[in-house]
Amino acid sequence: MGRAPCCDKANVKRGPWSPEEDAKLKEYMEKHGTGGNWIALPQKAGLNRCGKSCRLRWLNYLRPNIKHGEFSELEDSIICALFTNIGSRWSVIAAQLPGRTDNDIKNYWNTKLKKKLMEKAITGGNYYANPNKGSPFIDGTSSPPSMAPEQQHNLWIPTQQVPFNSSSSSSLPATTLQSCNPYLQEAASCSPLDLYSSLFDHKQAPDRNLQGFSSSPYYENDAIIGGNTVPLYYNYSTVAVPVAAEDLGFMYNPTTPYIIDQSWFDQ
DNA sequence: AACGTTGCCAACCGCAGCCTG
DNA sequence: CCAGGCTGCGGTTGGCAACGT
Repeated sequence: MGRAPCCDKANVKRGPWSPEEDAKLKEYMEKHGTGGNWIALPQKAGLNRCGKSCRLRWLNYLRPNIKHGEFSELEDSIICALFTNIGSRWSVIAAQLPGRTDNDIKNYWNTKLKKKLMEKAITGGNYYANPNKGSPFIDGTSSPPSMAPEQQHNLWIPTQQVPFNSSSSSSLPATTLQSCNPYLQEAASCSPLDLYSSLFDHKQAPDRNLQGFSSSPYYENDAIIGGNTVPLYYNYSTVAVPVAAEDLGFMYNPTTPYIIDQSWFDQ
């Protein structure tokens, strides 16, 4: 026997909400709130709707301070950074963007942002480190800058080196993510392989020559790219950046967190 | 103008986890 | 401890609008 349905689907209205229904729900919510029970709410509010439908309508459209319309560059960056870290946990991502709903962000990611990043990664090649494009470092040199921790705080989103773990089932420790990302306030984990395949599907970017992830314990935080084992980076100001081995050699130092200026990626 | 395709987004569905009796 | 109910979440879908042929 399966789960009992939350409502009688045959006898409740479905599909788009009318202005009258919106007004009823809004008025009821403003006066009474959910009363802790979404299932009972439609009847009390005089709506012929499923409780889940009411909840969705309220959360995604009617509740106060919902922000609709274009996403800003900063919002783009935050979404990318968080998606990179925690994957498709839209509710967690939405919690970091006041006024945005998880549904909105999910739609935005699936229809626009993912495409935008893909285009940059594949056609522009601007999202991976390449010394020929100039310095990736904020001081304009070709080597990692030495930067005091207090200086690092001046950057709007810090870029830091965080180890990948090669196992798709494993997670990064929440403390690591929290300490690296000021926008992440709750415990989170991610699957690097999920992240990697979703953002940079190497079938669509064969020129990156990604061959897989190392299984060696010593190199468990690394990826095998172009036949070389190289470390992978999280970049909190844009996206995870798989870099070609030859590009990476000059910037890899396993003990130094690197700060990369956002503008470099936009060249 | 008609038709097909693509993009977008609101809404739905089913599952997992939490809560409560 | 367990079963059932409810909520929240993420994936998916349906329908409309815009665009292309």
